[in-house]
Amino acid sequence: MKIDNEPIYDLETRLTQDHHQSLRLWLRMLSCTVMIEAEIRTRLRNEFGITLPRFDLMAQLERHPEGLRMGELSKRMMVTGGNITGITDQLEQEKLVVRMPDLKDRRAYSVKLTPAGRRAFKRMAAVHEDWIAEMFSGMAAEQKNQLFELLSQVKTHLNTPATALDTSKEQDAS
Amino acid sequence: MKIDNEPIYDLETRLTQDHHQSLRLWLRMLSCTVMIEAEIRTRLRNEFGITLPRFDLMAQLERHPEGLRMGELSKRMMVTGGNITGITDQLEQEKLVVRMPDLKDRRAYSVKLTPAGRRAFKRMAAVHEDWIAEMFSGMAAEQKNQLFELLSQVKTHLNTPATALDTSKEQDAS
DNA sequence: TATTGTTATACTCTATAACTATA
DNA sequence: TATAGTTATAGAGTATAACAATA
Repeated sequence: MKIDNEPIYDLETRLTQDHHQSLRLWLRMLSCTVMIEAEIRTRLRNEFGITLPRFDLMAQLERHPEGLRMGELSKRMMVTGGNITGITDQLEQEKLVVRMPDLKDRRAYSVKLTPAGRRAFKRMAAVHEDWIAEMFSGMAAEQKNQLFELLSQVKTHLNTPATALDTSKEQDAS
Repeated sequence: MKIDNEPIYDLETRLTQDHHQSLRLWLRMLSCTVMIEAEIRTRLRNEFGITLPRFDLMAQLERHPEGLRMGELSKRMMVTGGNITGITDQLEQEKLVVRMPDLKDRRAYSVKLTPAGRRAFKRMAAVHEDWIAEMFSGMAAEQKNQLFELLSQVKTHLNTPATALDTSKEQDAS
């Protein structure tokens, strides 16, 4: 048992170690996602002429057939309102989504996938799923499960201002 | 023991399940990093007036005091050469990095942090580390370790065209 | 007054392709 | 010929702030 008086030093050391551990973890997480994201972004553009944000917006709507308001999309995608307007404009121009007026609040819209948008999304999503499966094919199923569970904890316990407001926890992982 | 003949069906089922598992994993990974990234991006901009790509470029250079060539930065950051030129231009204008001519190959440069750039990066990195530690403070150290290890495996076993060329495996996790 | 969504603006990132200089 | 890096260009994403319409 330790009797000399270095409790503060020890505490600081542990603190610093924890800081480093978290940073290492984050950098590794980031480099993994950047690698995958870069590949997916390129393929989505080359094969479907679509960008990741647009694909994401459609994915959000696919999970919410009843439609989502602009503000909700903004929160879920973590970008400001003006951007959602822009992305929605483009998708609407391509007839993939529609703005449905909200009957109860005339300031608001409900954005929905059109039938064509839903078809297009399903087609892209299937191919997208194959790409992902191929990329992760080097890992054992058991490890993927573990990783999934740990990431769920990250998502639950993450300390950010955003998580407080964020409602996107309900659904992902289709 | 199963004796009726559904091996193909079973295989397909397992395949589909694996596809779904991988997709679920990827979506969870993505939503975690997007949340953290959005927060970090905002804070870096507000507190230091810097963007994530610029911060990343400086981080690469900090790990390579001998300097990196434009092409290497391009590979490591997974963006095309023209972009590296642009980002480097801006950082050079702010006197944070310099292009040192390569004595052996007069087409090439070695990009390095200036002393001021190194100081600025260290200051930002320290604060950045605190942010990250704070965000991950809800998770136990043991879980962070597990997660780190699993992500290392992702990085190693990832099946993408990029990983073949990618040299960024040597270093991250300062 | 507060909220929903849009508009206007400025900046950055990104990819592509043509280009210069050097190897 | 091939390679290292730049330039030119076009298209998107992003944040901020001012704004209109509605609650």
